[in-house]
Amino acid sequence: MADKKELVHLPNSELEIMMAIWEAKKPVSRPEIDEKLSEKNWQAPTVLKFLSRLTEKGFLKCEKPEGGKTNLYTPIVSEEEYLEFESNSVLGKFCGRSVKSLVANLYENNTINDSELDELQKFIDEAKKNR
Amino acid sequence: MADKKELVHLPNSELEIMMAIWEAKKPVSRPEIDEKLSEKNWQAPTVLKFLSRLTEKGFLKCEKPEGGKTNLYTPIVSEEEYLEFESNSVLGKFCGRSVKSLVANLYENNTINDSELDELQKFIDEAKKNR
DNA sequence: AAATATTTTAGACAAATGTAGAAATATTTC
DNA sequence: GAAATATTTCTACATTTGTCTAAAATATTT
Repeated sequence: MADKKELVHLPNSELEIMMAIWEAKKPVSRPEIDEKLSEKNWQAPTVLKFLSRLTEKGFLKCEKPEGGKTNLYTPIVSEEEYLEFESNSVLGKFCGRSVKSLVANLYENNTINDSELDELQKFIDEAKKNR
Repeated sequence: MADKKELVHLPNSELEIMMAIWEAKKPVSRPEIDEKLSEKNWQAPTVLKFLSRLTEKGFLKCEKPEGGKTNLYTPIVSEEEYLEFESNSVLGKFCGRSVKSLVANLYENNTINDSELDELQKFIDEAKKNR
């Protein structure tokens, strides 16, 4: 793995932006992000501000491709890395205290589906085996 | 269930305070909270400020028992309620996107142990049955 | 009741967050 | 290439969060 980065907890809006970018799985432009998050009704400068803060915090790289018209943003911190970071923070403790309810809630509101439940199942089986 | 409360996302410090209070399972005083969170090295007024903000936000009730010396804080919002609220927010989406990794991380760093894994197991079995 | 210790209130203040108008730039279109 | 359009940068500003010092109020001990 690369250097240990000093990650910081992200505020909600910035996390939403990161999620949109991670989801894309390729460098994305501000207009593309705007689209993905259209329900948010954020003005362009608002989104750009979040993007620049994320860049300052070392979560994103921003570059305009030669001849390209818009800047493209690429994650420097992966979703997995950030998840691990948060797992060790207050958030992690909070989730840990009621994982079962958390998973139940997420299943109820369809944030996760059967296939995710299966993966989880597999992980648990594996963990139990090595117990 | 009681009225639907309009919950709000809590910043980290306030969440930590709430966690300490939920954990207590009984009304607690500021000094008791101080103790539970001693590693934080927060001054008394700092903790009291968080407590008063939580009270304003409707998460806590504060009262001095007749003849008592210190104020006691009682949760108005339960851990379950707040968890459900967050499950439907950005946080929920974030956790949902990689529940398996999340649980794996939490297990690795001992935030959850075998018994929690078992509960989870049980929930999944149940859910699958009704699939 | 004085002296001492503890708890709470009141401010204060810097840093972080959410949000966007206006200005500067770049791109497209006529 | 000037006008129209889109993107980015700058700047500003209100709110929220993290943290405390100083002061006031209470309680406890002598």
